[in-house]
Amino acid sequence: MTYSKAFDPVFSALADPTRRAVFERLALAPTSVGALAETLPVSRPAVSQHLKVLSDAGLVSVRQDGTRRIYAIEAERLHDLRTWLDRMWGDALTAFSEAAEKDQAK
Amino acid sequence: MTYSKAFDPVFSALADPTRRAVFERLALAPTSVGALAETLPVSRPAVSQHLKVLSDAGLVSVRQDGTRRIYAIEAERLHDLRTWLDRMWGDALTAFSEAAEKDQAK
DNA sequence: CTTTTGAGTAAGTCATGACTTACCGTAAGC
DNA sequence: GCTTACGGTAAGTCATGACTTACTCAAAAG
Repeated sequence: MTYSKAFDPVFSALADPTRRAVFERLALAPTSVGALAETLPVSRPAVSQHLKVLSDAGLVSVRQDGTRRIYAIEAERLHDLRTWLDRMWGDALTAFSEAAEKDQAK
Repeated sequence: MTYSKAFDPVFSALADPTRRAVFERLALAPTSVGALAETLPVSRPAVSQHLKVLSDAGLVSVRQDGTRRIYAIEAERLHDLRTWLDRMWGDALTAFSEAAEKDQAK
């Protein structure tokens, strides 16, 4: 029923504007923590914390490269999100057409 | 550039589990405030407040019906969300294929 | 016109979470 | 072996926001 509970970390991760900026930046190219922090109005530790949240939500993955850690988008979660959206869309359309039928029946 | 700023109210609205439950319920059928509150573990005023957030985000609309107010999903915002998702998806794919090309070049 | 039903608003509480600075660990470079 | 670069972690602050109860308002019913 409410199997959207699994999406909880995903939605709450994407809710924060800074975090969504990080995510959108990673969609363009895998990037190191320091490089991300340079272009954002927050400190490097803040970026680290955001990346942890995104990582826990399964939205990004890490790869070690020397002393750097390169973060990248995890496409699978994006796909999950689209599935949820499609379900909402389908449900809404069904509800609309059922309402239309009732109107017809009058 | 960071035109995702417009999505801020949408994502933060969907971040709350209770609010997402309300939204998913509305996707199945337009519903009154009281009917929503009955099936949720929170008070009716809480539902009212959630509906205000969803409404401000453009995710739902209201229709008056006697003393009741019937809330329904606003499909347009759903479509906007999908557009954002598709862009993320496209960006990520491009980034991946570019990375692959660089690997080839080695 | 009063009563009842349905719902938004006010005000206050309490938890969460987005930051900061300070510190600690680890991999490369000399 | 030190030192430097890069990042994660700890601890504390401050704002936001998800609730609650109490109230106010509006529409229909009697």
